[in-house]
Amino acid sequence: MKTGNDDQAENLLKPIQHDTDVGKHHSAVVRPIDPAQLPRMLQSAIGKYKARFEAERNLVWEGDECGSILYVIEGWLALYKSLPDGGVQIIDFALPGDLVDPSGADGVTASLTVQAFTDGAVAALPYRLWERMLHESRHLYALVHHLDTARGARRAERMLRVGKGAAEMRVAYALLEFCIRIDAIMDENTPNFHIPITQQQLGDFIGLSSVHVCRTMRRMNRNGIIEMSDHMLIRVLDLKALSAIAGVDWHELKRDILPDASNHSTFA
Amino acid sequence: MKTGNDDQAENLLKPIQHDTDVGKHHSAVVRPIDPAQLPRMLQSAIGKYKARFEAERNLVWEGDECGSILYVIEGWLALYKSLPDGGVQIIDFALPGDLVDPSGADGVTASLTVQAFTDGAVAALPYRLWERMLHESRHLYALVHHLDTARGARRAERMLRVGKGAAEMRVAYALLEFCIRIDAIMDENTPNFHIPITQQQLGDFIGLSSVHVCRTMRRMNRNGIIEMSDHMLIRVLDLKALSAIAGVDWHELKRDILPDASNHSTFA
DNA sequence: CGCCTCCTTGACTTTCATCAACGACTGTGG
DNA sequence: CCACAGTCGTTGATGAAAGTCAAGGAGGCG
Repeated sequence: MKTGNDDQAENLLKPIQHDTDVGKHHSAVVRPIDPAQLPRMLQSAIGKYKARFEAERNLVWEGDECGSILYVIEGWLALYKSLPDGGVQIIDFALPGDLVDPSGADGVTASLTVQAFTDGAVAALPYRLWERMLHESRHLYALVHHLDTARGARRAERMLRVGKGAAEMRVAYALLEFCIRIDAIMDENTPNFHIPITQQQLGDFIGLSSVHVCRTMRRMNRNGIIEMSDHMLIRVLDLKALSAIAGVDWHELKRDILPDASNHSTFA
Repeated sequence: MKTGNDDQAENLLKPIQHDTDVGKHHSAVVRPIDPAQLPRMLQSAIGKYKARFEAERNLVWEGDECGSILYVIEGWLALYKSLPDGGVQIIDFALPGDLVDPSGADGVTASLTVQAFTDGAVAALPYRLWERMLHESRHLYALVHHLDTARGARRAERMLRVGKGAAEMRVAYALLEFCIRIDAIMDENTPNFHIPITQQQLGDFIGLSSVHVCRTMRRMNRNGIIEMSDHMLIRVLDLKALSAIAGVDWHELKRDILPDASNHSTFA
Protein backbone atom coordinates (compact mmCIF):
# COMPACT_ATOMS: atom_id res chain seq x y z
CA MET A 1 0.00 0.00 0.00
CA LYS A 2 1.23 3.47 0.68
CA THR A 3 4.94 3.24 0.98
CA GLY A 4 7.78 5.36 2.07
CA ASN A 5 7.71 5.13 5.82
CA ASP A 6 7.29 1.46 6.53
CA ASP A 7 10.79 1.27 7.90
CA GLN A 8 10.59 4.16 10.28
CA ALA A 9 7.06 3.37 11.38
CA GLU A 10 6.63 1.53 14.65
CA ASN A 11 3.65 -0.43 15.79
CA LEU A 12 1.74 2.44 17.24
CA LEU A 13 0.01 0.30 19.77
CA LYS A 14 3.01 -0.78 21.71
CA PRO A 15 3.90 2.68 23.04
CA ILE A 16 0.31 3.37 23.88
CA GLN A 17 -0.19 0.40 26.11
CA HIS A 18 -0.07 1.20 29.79
CA ASP A 19 1.56 -1.87 31.10
CA THR A 20 -0.18 -1.70 34.44
CA ASP A 21 -3.46 -2.34 32.71
CA VAL A 22 -2.44 -4.37 29.73
CA GLY A 23 -0.83 -7.27 31.51
CA LYS A 24 0.47 -8.39 28.12
CA HIS A 25 -0.44 -11.95 27.25
CA HIS A 26 0.53 -13.76 30.41
CA SER A 27 -0.64 -17.30 30.15
CA ALA A 28 -2.51 -17.41 33.45
CA VAL A 29 -5.76 -18.42 31.83
CA VAL A 30 -8.63 -18.54 34.25
CA ARG A 31 -10.79 -20.90 32.27
CA PRO A 32 -9.89 -22.26 28.88
CA ILE A 33 -11.72 -20.76 25.93
CA ASP A 34 -13.02 -23.91 24.33
CA PRO A 35 -15.94 -23.78 21.93
CA ALA A 36 -16.51 -27.45 22.63
CA GLN A 37 -17.92 -26.33 25.96
CA LEU A 38 -20.73 -24.43 24.30
CA PRO A 39 -23.22 -27.28 24.04
CA ARG A 40 -22.85 -27.93 27.76
CA MET A 41 -23.26 -24.28 28.64
CA LEU A 42 -26.30 -23.89 26.43
CA GLN A 43 -27.77 -27.23 27.40
CA SER A 44 -31.05 -26.06 28.87
CA ALA A 45 -31.66 -23.41 26.24
CA ILE A 46 -30.87 -25.88 23.49
CA GLY A 47 -33.32 -28.35 24.94
CA LYS A 48 -36.05 -25.76 24.93
CA TYR A 49 -35.43 -24.22 21.53
CA LYS A 50 -34.14 -27.09 19.46
CA ALA A 51 -35.64 -27.61 16.02
CA ARG A 52 -34.76 -30.02 13.25
CA PHE A 53 -34.62 -29.03 9.60
CA GLU A 54 -34.23 -30.73 6.28
CA ALA A 55 -31.78 -30.09 3.47
CA GLU A 56 -32.70 -27.25 1.11
CA ARG A 57 -34.95 -25.67 3.68
CA ASN A 58 -34.59 -21.93 4.24
CA LEU A 59 -34.42 -21.09 7.91
CA VAL A 60 -34.31 -17.32 7.46
CA TRP A 61 -34.92 -15.08 4.49
CA GLU A 62 -33.01 -11.92 3.72
CA GLY A 63 -35.34 -9.05 4.54
CA ASP A 64 -37.51 -11.00 6.94
CA GLU A 65 -37.85 -10.17 10.56
CA CYS A 66 -35.80 -12.36 12.74
CA GLY A 67 -35.75 -12.55 16.51
CA SER A 68 -33.26 -15.27 17.29
CA ILE A 69 -29.68 -16.36 17.21
CA LEU A 70 -29.16 -19.78 15.67
CA TYR A 71 -26.90 -22.26 17.37
CA VAL A 72 -26.08 -25.02 14.92
CA ILE A 73 -26.38 -28.41 16.57
CA GLU A 74 -26.03 -30.56 13.50
CA GLY A 75 -25.79 -30.08 9.75
CA TRP A 76 -24.49 -27.41 7.37
CA LEU A 77 -26.08 -24.03 6.88
CA ALA A 78 -25.23 -21.62 4.08
CA LEU A 79 -25.54 -17.88 4.63
CA TYR A 80 -26.05 -16.14 1.34
CA LYS A 81 -27.15 -12.91 -0.27
CA SER A 82 -28.56 -12.39 -3.73
CA LEU A 83 -28.50 -9.69 -6.34
CA PRO A 84 -31.57 -8.36 -8.11
CA ASP A 85 -30.37 -10.13 -11.27
CA GLY A 86 -30.42 -13.49 -9.52
CA GLY A 87 -26.72 -13.78 -8.74
CA VAL A 88 -25.95 -15.45 -5.43
CA GLN A 89 -22.99 -15.08 -3.12
CA ILE A 90 -22.52 -17.42 -0.20
CA ILE A 91 -21.12 -15.28 2.57
CA ASP A 92 -20.26 -18.12 4.88
CA PHE A 93 -21.10 -21.60 6.01
CA ALA A 94 -22.22 -22.37 9.54
CA LEU A 95 -21.18 -25.75 10.85
CA PRO A 96 -22.10 -27.57 14.04
CA GLY A 97 -21.06 -25.49 17.03
CA ASP A 98 -21.36 -22.22 15.14
CA LEU A 99 -23.60 -19.31 15.98
CA VAL A 100 -25.52 -17.38 13.34
CA ASP A 101 -26.95 -13.93 13.83
CA PRO A 102 -28.71 -13.07 10.59
CA SER A 103 -29.74 -9.58 11.59
CA GLY A 104 -28.41 -6.36 10.12
CA ALA A 105 -27.86 -2.99 11.73
CA ASP A 106 -31.45 -2.47 12.75
CA GLY A 107 -31.32 -5.57 14.91
CA VAL A 108 -34.46 -7.19 13.58
CA THR A 109 -34.22 -7.48 9.80
CA ALA A 110 -32.23 -10.39 8.42
CA SER A 111 -29.44 -9.14 6.20
CA LEU A 112 -28.97 -12.54 4.60
CA THR A 113 -30.68 -15.80 3.85
CA VAL A 114 -29.90 -18.91 5.85
CA GLN A 115 -30.37 -22.16 3.99
CA ALA A 116 -29.84 -25.73 5.12
CA PHE A 117 -27.47 -27.70 2.89
CA THR A 118 -28.02 -30.89 4.83
CA ASP A 119 -30.53 -32.21 7.31
CA GLY A 120 -29.74 -31.11 10.82
CA ALA A 121 -30.85 -29.19 13.85
CA VAL A 122 -30.50 -25.75 15.36
CA ALA A 123 -31.44 -24.05 18.58
CA ALA A 124 -33.09 -20.72 17.83
CA LEU A 125 -32.36 -18.64 20.89
CA PRO A 126 -34.43 -15.45 21.22
CA TYR A 127 -32.30 -12.32 21.30
CA ARG A 128 -33.55 -11.31 24.72
CA LEU A 129 -32.67 -14.63 26.25
CA TRP A 130 -29.35 -14.64 24.44
CA GLU A 131 -28.41 -11.21 25.63
CA ARG A 132 -29.26 -12.15 29.19
CA MET A 133 -27.22 -15.33 29.01
CA LEU A 134 -24.23 -13.47 27.64
CA HIS A 135 -24.42 -10.87 30.33
CA GLU A 136 -24.76 -13.40 33.11
CA SER A 137 -21.83 -15.55 32.12
CA ARG A 138 -18.55 -13.93 31.44
CA HIS A 139 -17.23 -17.26 30.31
CA LEU A 140 -19.98 -17.69 27.75
CA TYR A 141 -19.31 -14.19 26.57
CA ALA A 142 -15.64 -14.98 26.10
CA LEU A 143 -16.47 -18.10 24.12
CA VAL A 144 -18.84 -16.26 21.85
CA HIS A 145 -16.36 -13.50 21.31
CA HIS A 146 -13.79 -16.09 20.34
CA LEU A 147 -16.16 -17.50 17.73
CA ASP A 148 -16.92 -13.99 16.45
CA THR A 149 -13.27 -13.21 16.01
CA ALA A 150 -12.57 -16.44 14.20
CA ARG A 151 -15.50 -15.86 11.88
CA GLY A 152 -14.33 -12.36 11.10
CA ALA A 153 -10.82 -13.54 10.28
CA ARG A 154 -12.20 -16.34 8.14
CA ARG A 155 -14.35 -14.01 6.10
CA ALA A 156 -11.57 -11.49 5.71
CA GLU A 157 -9.26 -14.22 4.50
CA ARG A 158 -11.81 -15.22 1.91
CA MET A 159 -12.56 -11.67 0.89
CA LEU A 160 -8.86 -11.17 0.18
CA ARG A 161 -8.88 -14.08 -2.25
CA VAL A 162 -12.20 -13.34 -3.87
CA GLY A 163 -11.05 -9.80 -4.43
CA LYS A 164 -7.48 -10.35 -5.52
CA GLY A 165 -6.89 -14.03 -6.22
CA ALA A 166 -7.15 -16.01 -9.44
CA ALA A 167 -9.48 -18.96 -9.75
CA GLU A 168 -6.89 -21.50 -8.63
CA MET A 169 -6.18 -19.57 -5.48
CA ARG A 170 -9.83 -19.17 -4.61
CA VAL A 171 -10.57 -22.84 -5.01
CA ALA A 172 -7.45 -23.92 -3.17
CA TYR A 173 -8.23 -21.59 -0.31
CA ALA A 174 -11.82 -22.72 -0.02
CA LEU A 175 -10.73 -26.33 0.16
CA LEU A 176 -8.23 -25.53 2.88
CA GLU A 177 -10.80 -23.58 4.81
CA PHE A 178 -13.18 -26.52 4.74
CA CYS A 179 -10.39 -28.83 5.59
CA ILE A 180 -9.51 -26.88 8.70
CA ARG A 181 -13.04 -26.21 9.80
CA ILE A 182 -14.26 -29.75 9.62
CA ASP A 183 -11.04 -31.02 11.12
CA ALA A 184 -10.49 -33.41 8.26
CA ILE A 185 -9.17 -36.84 8.99
CA MET A 186 -5.49 -36.65 8.36
CA ASP A 187 -4.31 -39.91 6.97
CA GLU A 188 -0.53 -39.58 6.77
CA ASN A 189 -0.96 -35.85 6.25
CA THR A 190 -3.42 -36.30 3.40
CA PRO A 191 -6.67 -34.67 4.48
CA ASN A 192 -9.72 -36.55 3.38
CA PHE A 193 -13.13 -34.99 3.72
CA HIS A 194 -16.55 -34.59 2.27
CA ILE A 195 -18.28 -31.29 1.64
CA PRO A 196 -22.05 -31.38 1.11
CA ILE A 197 -22.10 -28.81 -1.67
CA THR A 198 -22.10 -28.88 -5.44
CA GLN A 199 -19.51 -27.22 -7.64
CA GLN A 200 -22.12 -24.63 -8.48
CA GLN A 201 -22.41 -23.74 -4.81
CA LEU A 202 -18.67 -23.77 -4.36
CA GLY A 203 -18.62 -21.25 -7.18
CA ASP A 204 -21.19 -19.10 -5.40
CA PHE A 205 -18.94 -19.24 -2.37
CA ILE A 206 -15.82 -17.92 -4.10
CA GLY A 207 -17.27 -15.89 -6.94
CA LEU A 208 -16.73 -18.27 -9.86
CA SER A 209 -18.98 -20.01 -12.34
CA SER A 210 -19.55 -23.71 -11.82
CA VAL A 211 -17.83 -24.41 -15.11
CA HIS A 212 -14.71 -22.66 -14.04
CA VAL A 213 -14.72 -24.37 -10.67
CA CYS A 214 -14.86 -27.66 -12.50
CA ARG A 215 -12.00 -26.83 -14.84
CA THR A 216 -9.88 -25.58 -11.99
CA MET A 217 -10.42 -28.63 -9.85
CA ARG A 218 -9.81 -30.97 -12.76
CA ARG A 219 -6.53 -29.26 -13.42
CA MET A 220 -5.51 -29.68 -9.80
CA ASN A 221 -6.53 -33.28 -10.11
CA ARG A 222 -4.41 -33.82 -13.21
CA ASN A 223 -1.51 -32.18 -11.43
CA GLY A 224 -1.79 -34.68 -8.60
CA ILE A 225 -2.74 -32.12 -5.99
CA ILE A 226 -6.23 -33.32 -5.12
CA GLU A 227 -8.47 -36.26 -5.82
CA MET A 228 -12.23 -36.02 -6.12
CA SER A 229 -14.81 -38.73 -6.05
CA ASP A 230 -18.43 -39.30 -5.31
CA HIS A 231 -19.77 -35.75 -5.27
CA MET A 232 -17.17 -33.76 -3.46
CA LEU A 233 -15.32 -36.32 -1.45
CA ILE A 234 -11.97 -34.58 -1.48
CA ARG A 235 -8.56 -36.02 -0.84
CA VAL A 236 -5.67 -33.60 -0.66
CA LEU A 237 -2.68 -35.44 -2.03
CA ASP A 238 -0.25 -32.55 -1.92
CA LEU A 239 -1.04 -30.27 0.96
CA LYS A 240 2.08 -28.20 0.42
CA ALA A 241 1.24 -27.48 -3.18
CA LEU A 242 -2.36 -26.67 -2.36
CA SER A 243 -1.29 -24.29 0.40
CA ALA A 244 1.15 -22.62 -1.95
CA ILE A 245 -1.57 -22.10 -4.55
CA ALA A 246 -3.88 -20.72 -1.89
CA GLY A 247 -1.15 -18.39 -0.67
CA VAL A 248 -1.49 -19.75 2.81
CA ASP A 249 0.60 -21.22 5.54
CA TRP A 250 -1.31 -24.10 7.07
CA HIS A 251 -0.43 -23.30 10.66
CA GLU A 252 -0.91 -19.58 10.34
CA LEU A 253 -4.29 -20.13 8.76
CA LYS A 254 -5.34 -22.41 11.56
CA ARG A 255 -4.19 -19.88 14.10
CA ASP A 256 -6.18 -17.14 12.41
CA ILE A 257 -9.48 -18.81 11.62
CA LEU A 258 -9.91 -21.85 13.85
CA PRO A 259 -11.78 -21.32 17.10
CA ASP A 260 -10.36 -23.98 19.29
CA ALA A 261 -9.25 -24.54 22.83
CA SER A 262 -5.69 -25.13 21.75
CA ASN A 263 -5.72 -21.93 19.80
CA HIS A 264 -6.43 -19.12 22.18
CA SER A 265 -4.45 -16.89 24.43
CA THR A 266 -6.60 -14.88 26.75
CA PHE A 267 -5.98 -11.75 28.71
CA ALA A 268 -8.57 -12.48 31.34
CA MET B 1 -30.16 -21.39 -4.90
CA LYS B 2 -31.62 -24.80 -4.41
CA THR B 3 -35.17 -24.63 -5.59
CA GLY B 4 -38.25 -26.72 -5.48
CA ASN B 5 -39.61 -26.10 -2.02
CA ASP B 6 -39.44 -22.38 -1.62
CA ASP B 7 -43.16 -22.13 -1.77
CA GLN B 8 -43.94 -24.73 0.83
CA ALA B 9 -41.10 -23.70 3.10
CA GLU B 10 -41.95 -21.53 6.08
CA ASN B 11 -39.62 -19.40 8.10
CA LEU B 12 -38.47 -22.07 10.48
CA LEU B 13 -37.84 -19.59 13.22
CA LYS B 14 -41.33 -18.37 13.73
CA PRO B 15 -42.76 -21.67 14.97
CA ILE B 16 -39.78 -22.15 17.22
CA GLN B 17 -40.13 -18.90 19.08
CA HIS B 18 -41.70 -19.30 22.49
CA ASP B 19 -43.62 -16.13 22.72
CA THR B 20 -43.35 -15.87 26.45
CA ASP B 21 -39.65 -15.37 26.10
CA VAL B 22 -39.37 -13.67 22.78
CA GLY B 23 -41.48 -10.65 23.45
CA LYS B 24 -41.29 -9.94 19.72
CA HIS B 25 -40.03 -6.48 18.93
CA HIS B 26 -42.12 -4.34 21.18
CA SER B 27 -40.91 -0.83 20.95
CA ALA B 28 -40.49 -0.25 24.68
CA VAL B 29 -36.83 0.62 24.39
CA VAL B 30 -35.17 1.06 27.73
CA ARG B 31 -32.29 3.16 26.53
CA PRO B 32 -31.75 4.10 22.91
CA ILE B 33 -28.93 2.30 21.14
CA ASP B 34 -27.05 5.27 19.84
CA PRO B 35 -23.40 4.97 18.79
CA ALA B 36 -23.08 8.69 19.27
CA GLN B 37 -23.08 7.97 22.98
CA LEU B 38 -19.90 5.96 22.76
CA PRO B 39 -17.45 8.82 23.18
CA ARG B 40 -19.21 9.86 26.36
CA MET B 41 -19.26 6.34 27.72
CA LEU B 42 -15.62 5.78 26.92
CA GLN B 43 -14.56 9.24 28.01
CA SER B 44 -12.16 8.32 30.76
CA ALA B 45 -10.63 5.39 28.87
CA ILE B 46 -10.23 7.53 25.78
CA GLY B 47 -8.49 10.19 27.80
CA LYS B 48 -6.03 7.69 29.14
CA TYR B 49 -5.30 5.76 25.95
CA LYS B 50 -5.61 8.36 23.25
CA ALA B 51 -2.88 8.55 20.63
CA ARG B 52 -2.55 10.59 17.48
CA PHE B 53 -1.31 9.22 14.20
CA GLU B 54 -0.33 10.53 10.81
CA ALA B 55 -1.51 9.53 7.36
CA GLU B 56 0.19 6.47 5.88
CA ARG B 57 1.23 5.23 9.28
CA ASN B 58 0.59 1.57 10.03
CA LEU B 59 -1.00 1.12 13.43
CA VAL B 60 -1.02 -2.66 13.37
CA TRP B 61 0.67 -5.20 11.13
CA GLU B 62 -0.86 -8.45 10.03
CA GLY B 63 0.88 -11.19 11.98
CA ASP B 64 2.00 -8.93 14.81
CA GLU B 65 0.90 -9.36 18.35
CA CYS B 66 -1.80 -6.97 19.32
CA GLY B 67 -3.29 -6.37 22.73
CA SER B 68 -5.83 -3.65 22.20
CA ILE B 69 -9.07 -2.65 20.62
CA LEU B 70 -8.89 0.57 18.63
CA TYR B 71 -11.57 3.16 19.05
CA VAL B 72 -11.31 5.64 16.20
CA ILE B 73 -11.61 9.17 17.45
CA GLU B 74 -10.69 10.96 14.27
CA GLY B 75 -9.47 10.08 10.78
CA TRP B 76 -9.80 7.15 8.40
CA LEU B 77 -8.21 3.77 8.93
CA ALA B 78 -7.98 1.06 6.30
CA LEU B 79 -7.98 -2.60 7.33
CA TYR B 80 -6.26 -4.67 4.70
CA LYS B 81 -4.71 -8.01 3.99
CA SER B 82 -2.07 -8.88 1.43
CA LEU B 83 -1.18 -11.85 -0.70
CA PRO B 84 2.31 -13.29 -1.00
CA ASP B 85 2.45 -11.91 -4.55
CA GLY B 86 1.89 -8.40 -3.29
CA GLY B 87 -1.82 -8.10 -4.02
CA VAL B 88 -3.76 -6.09 -1.46
CA GLN B 89 -7.39 -6.27 -0.47
CA ILE B 90 -8.88 -3.64 1.78
CA ILE B 91 -11.30 -5.50 4.01
CA ASP B 92 -12.94 -2.44 5.48
CA PHE B 93 -12.51 1.15 6.47
CA ALA B 94 -12.84 2.32 10.04
CA LEU B 95 -14.24 5.80 10.50
CA PRO B 96 -14.58 7.98 13.56
CA GLY B 97 -16.74 6.22 16.12
CA ASP B 98 -15.81 2.75 14.86
CA LEU B 99 -14.13 0.01 16.81
CA VAL B 100 -11.40 -2.15 15.35
CA ASP B 101 -10.34 -5.49 16.73
CA PRO B 102 -7.47 -6.64 14.53
CA SER B 103 -6.99 -10.00 16.21
CA GLY B 104 -7.72 -13.37 14.70
CA ALA B 105 -8.93 -16.56 16.31
CA ASP B 106 -6.03 -16.88 18.70
CA GLY B 107 -6.91 -13.59 20.28
CA VAL B 108 -3.47 -12.07 20.12
CA THR B 109 -2.22 -12.18 16.52
CA ALA B 110 -3.45 -9.49 14.19
CA SER B 111 -5.18 -11.03 11.20
CA LEU B 112 -4.91 -7.84 9.21
CA THR B 113 -2.98 -4.64 8.82
CA VAL B 114 -4.40 -1.34 10.01
CA GLN B 115 -3.18 1.70 8.15
CA ALA B 116 -4.04 5.34 8.59
CA PHE B 117 -5.30 7.01 5.42
CA THR B 118 -5.47 10.41 7.07
CA ASP B 119 -4.10 12.04 10.17
CA GLY B 120 -6.22 11.32 13.20
CA ALA B 121 -6.42 9.76 16.62
CA VAL B 122 -7.40 6.49 18.22
CA ALA B 123 -7.82 5.18 21.72
CA ALA B 124 -6.09 1.82 22.04
CA LEU B 125 -7.98 0.06 24.79
CA PRO B 126 -6.28 -3.02 26.21
CA TYR B 127 -8.34 -6.16 25.80
CA ARG B 128 -8.57 -6.77 29.54
CA LEU B 129 -9.88 -3.34 30.23
CA TRP B 130 -12.24 -3.56 27.29
CA GLU B 131 -13.66 -6.86 28.40
CA ARG B 132 -14.22 -5.54 31.87
CA MET B 133 -15.96 -2.43 30.58
CA LEU B 134 -18.23 -4.48 28.36
CA HIS B 135 -19.14 -6.76 31.18
CA GLU B 136 -19.85 -3.96 33.57
CA SER B 137 -22.12 -1.98 31.30
CA ARG B 138 -24.92 -3.74 29.57
CA HIS B 139 -25.61 -0.57 27.68
CA LEU B 140 -22.08 -0.37 26.35
CA TYR B 141 -22.30 -4.00 25.39
CA ALA B 142 -25.49 -3.35 23.44
CA LEU B 143 -23.89 -0.44 21.62
CA VAL B 144 -20.86 -2.46 20.67
CA HIS B 145 -22.99 -5.32 19.52
CA HIS B 146 -24.93 -2.91 17.36
CA LEU B 147 -21.72 -1.74 15.73
CA ASP B 148 -20.59 -5.34 15.23
CA THR B 149 -23.79 -6.26 13.50
CA ALA B 150 -23.67 -3.25 11.21
CA ARG B 151 -20.08 -4.02 10.30
CA GLY B 152 -20.93 -7.61 9.50
CA ALA B 153 -23.82 -6.61 7.27
CA ARG B 154 -21.67 -4.03 5.54
CA ARG B 155 -18.94 -6.52 4.76
CA ALA B 156 -21.41 -9.13 3.58
CA GLU B 157 -23.01 -6.60 1.29
CA ARG B 158 -19.64 -5.82 -0.20
CA MET B 159 -18.63 -9.45 -0.46
CA LEU B 160 -21.77 -10.09 -2.49
CA ARG B 161 -20.76 -7.48 -5.01
CA VAL B 162 -17.09 -8.31 -5.13
CA GLY B 163 -18.01 -11.93 -5.72
CA LYS B 164 -20.87 -11.56 -8.15
CA GLY B 165 -21.07 -8.00 -9.41
CA ALA B 166 -19.56 -6.37 -12.46
CA ALA B 167 -17.22 -3.42 -12.16
CA GLU B 168 -19.96 -0.83 -12.42
CA MET B 169 -21.88 -2.41 -9.59
CA ARG B 170 -18.86 -2.64 -7.34
CA VAL B 171 -17.93 0.98 -7.83
CA ALA B 172 -21.50 2.18 -7.46
CA TYR B 173 -21.94 0.19 -4.29
CA ALA B 174 -18.72 1.43 -2.76
CA LEU B 175 -19.71 5.02 -3.41
CA LEU B 176 -23.09 4.47 -1.80
CA GLU B 177 -21.51 2.78 1.17
CA PHE B 178 -19.23 5.75 1.71
CA CYS B 179 -22.09 8.08 1.16
CA ILE B 180 -24.14 6.46 3.88
CA ARG B 181 -21.31 5.98 6.32
CA ILE B 182 -20.05 9.51 6.26
CA ASP B 183 -23.57 10.85 6.23
CA ALA B 184 -22.91 12.91 3.15
CA ILE B 185 -24.33 16.36 2.92
CA MET B 186 -27.50 16.04 0.95
CA ASP B 187 -27.96 19.10 -1.15
CA GLU B 188 -31.37 18.66 -2.74
CA ASN B 189 -30.86 14.90 -2.65
CA THR B 190 -27.47 15.13 -4.34
CA PRO B 191 -24.93 13.68 -1.93
CA ASN B 192 -21.67 15.49 -1.92
CA PHE B 193 -18.68 14.05 -0.14
CA HIS B 194 -14.96 13.56 -0.09
CA ILE B 195 -13.20 10.24 0.36
CA PRO B 196 -9.53 10.37 1.31
CA ILE B 197 -8.45 7.52 -0.94
CA THR B 198 -6.98 7.18 -4.41
CA GLN B 199 -8.56 5.22 -7.23
CA GLN B 200 -5.89 2.61 -6.73
CA GLN B 201 -7.06 2.13 -3.17
CA LEU B 202 -10.69 2.14 -4.19
CA GLY B 203 -9.73 -0.68 -6.52
CA ASP B 204 -8.08 -2.57 -3.68
CA PHE B 205 -11.31 -2.14 -1.77
CA ILE B 206 -13.56 -3.70 -4.40
CA GLY B 207 -11.19 -6.00 -6.25
CA LEU B 208 -10.49 -3.98 -9.37
CA SER B 209 -7.41 -2.49 -10.99
CA SER B 210 -6.99 1.24 -10.69
CA VAL B 211 -7.27 1.56 -14.45
CA HIS B 212 -10.62 -0.13 -14.48
CA VAL B 213 -11.87 1.95 -11.58
CA CYS B 214 -10.94 5.03 -13.54
CA ARG B 215 -12.70 3.90 -16.69
CA THR B 216 -15.79 2.93 -14.78
CA MET B 217 -16.04 6.20 -12.92
CA ARG B 218 -15.42 8.21 -16.10
CA ARG B 219 -18.25 6.36 -17.77
CA MET B 220 -20.58 7.16 -14.89
CA ASN B 221 -19.43 10.72 -15.16
CA ARG B 222 -20.17 10.89 -18.89
CA ASN B 223 -23.59 9.40 -18.20
CA GLY B 224 -24.37 12.19 -15.78
CA ILE B 225 -24.55 9.94 -12.74
CA ILE B 226 -21.66 11.30 -10.74
CA GLU B 227 -19.24 14.19 -10.80
CA MET B 228 -15.67 13.99 -9.60
CA SER B 229 -13.25 16.73 -8.83
CA ASP B 230 -10.19 17.47 -6.78
CA HIS B 231 -9.05 13.97 -5.86
CA MET B 232 -12.20 12.15 -5.00
CA LEU B 233 -14.62 14.86 -4.17
CA ILE B 234 -17.74 13.05 -5.30
CA ARG B 235 -21.11 14.49 -6.19
CA VAL B 236 -23.89 12.05 -6.89
CA LEU B 237 -26.09 13.67 -9.51
CA ASP B 238 -28.43 10.76 -10.05
CA LEU B 239 -28.86 8.83 -6.85
CA LYS B 240 -31.57 6.63 -8.31
CA ALA B 241 -29.42 5.54 -11.22
CA LEU B 242 -26.45 4.91 -8.98
CA SER B 243 -28.56 2.81 -6.62
CA ALA B 244 -29.93 0.84 -9.54
CA ILE B 245 -26.43 0.11 -10.81
CA ALA B 246 -25.37 -0.92 -7.32
CA GLY B 247 -28.42 -3.17 -7.03
CA VAL B 248 -29.40 -1.42 -3.85
CA ASP B 249 -32.37 0.28 -2.31
CA TRP B 250 -31.13 3.33 -0.47
CA HIS B 251 -33.34 2.91 2.56
CA GLU B 252 -32.85 -0.83 2.85
CA LEU B 253 -29.13 -0.37 2.64
CA LYS B 254 -29.20 2.22 5.38
CA ARG B 255 -31.30 -0.04 7.52
CA ASP B 256 -28.86 -2.90 7.04
CA ILE B 257 -25.47 -1.26 7.42
CA LEU B 258 -25.87 2.02 9.29
CA PRO B 259 -25.42 1.89 13.05
CA ASP B 260 -27.52 4.74 14.21
CA ALA B 261 -29.92 5.64 16.97
CA SER B 262 -32.76 6.04 14.52
CA ASN B 263 -32.05 2.65 13.09
CA HIS B 264 -32.37 0.12 15.85
CA SER B 265 -35.14 -1.89 17.37
CA THR B 266 -34.11 -3.53 20.56
CA PHE B 267 -35.50 -6.44 22.45
CA ALA B 268 -34.17 -5.34 25.78
C1' DC C 1 10.91 25.13 -12.30
C1' DG C 2 11.11 20.22 -11.90
C1' DC C 3 9.68 16.22 -9.56
C1' DC C 4 6.22 13.24 -8.07
C1' DT C 5 1.89 11.24 -7.51
C1' DC C 6 -2.34 10.39 -9.48
C1' DC C 7 -5.65 10.30 -13.14
C1' DT C 8 -6.61 9.27 -17.98
C1' DT C 9 -6.65 6.98 -22.36
C1' DG C 10 -5.25 3.56 -25.91
C1' DA C 11 -3.64 -0.98 -27.41
C1' DC C 12 -3.20 -5.55 -26.36
C1' DT C 13 -3.59 -9.90 -23.53
C1' DT C 14 -5.55 -12.90 -20.21
C1' DT C 15 -9.03 -14.68 -17.51
C1' DC C 16 -13.28 -16.07 -16.85
C1' DA C 17 -18.40 -16.36 -18.10
C1' DT C 18 -21.59 -18.15 -21.21
C1' DC C 19 -23.69 -21.42 -24.25
C1' DA C 20 -24.18 -25.92 -25.53
C1' DA C 21 -23.73 -30.76 -25.67
C1' DC C 22 -22.80 -35.05 -23.51
C1' DG C 23 -21.80 -38.69 -20.03
C1' DA C 24 -22.28 -40.53 -15.34
C1' DC C 25 -25.11 -41.34 -11.79
C1' DT C 26 -29.65 -41.53 -8.91
C1' DG C 27 -33.93 -42.34 -8.06
C1' DT C 28 -38.65 -43.46 -9.94
C1' DG C 29 -42.36 -45.66 -11.82
C1' DG C 30 -43.87 -49.01 -15.03
C1' DC D 1 -35.63 -55.20 -14.62
C1' DC D 2 -35.55 -51.45 -17.63
C1' DA D 3 -36.72 -46.90 -19.74
C1' DC D 4 -37.02 -42.03 -17.88
C1' DA D 5 -36.16 -37.85 -16.16
C1' DG D 6 -33.29 -35.05 -13.33
C1' DT D 7 -29.18 -33.38 -11.45
C1' DC D 8 -24.41 -32.85 -11.60
C1' DG D 9 -19.92 -32.91 -13.50
C1' DT D 10 -17.11 -32.47 -17.75
C1' DT D 11 -15.43 -30.56 -21.98
C1' DG D 12 -15.19 -27.52 -26.15
C1' DA D 13 -16.07 -23.19 -28.57
C1' DT D 14 -16.80 -18.46 -28.29
C1' DG D 15 -17.12 -13.78 -26.48
C1' DA D 16 -17.11 -10.31 -22.99
C1' DA D 17 -15.03 -8.29 -19.05
C1' DA D 18 -11.18 -6.87 -16.77
C1' DG D 19 -5.94 -6.90 -16.24
C1' DT D 20 -1.54 -5.21 -17.93
C1' DC D 21 1.60 -2.24 -20.25
C1' DA D 22 2.69 2.11 -21.72
C1' DA D 23 2.54 6.95 -22.49
C1' DG D 24 0.87 11.42 -21.61
C1' DG D 25 -1.43 15.18 -18.83
C1' DA D 26 -2.91 17.69 -14.68
C1' DG D 27 -2.14 19.23 -10.42
C1' DG D 28 0.59 19.76 -5.88
C1' DC D 29 4.81 20.84 -3.57
C1' DG D 30 9.53 21.73 -2.47
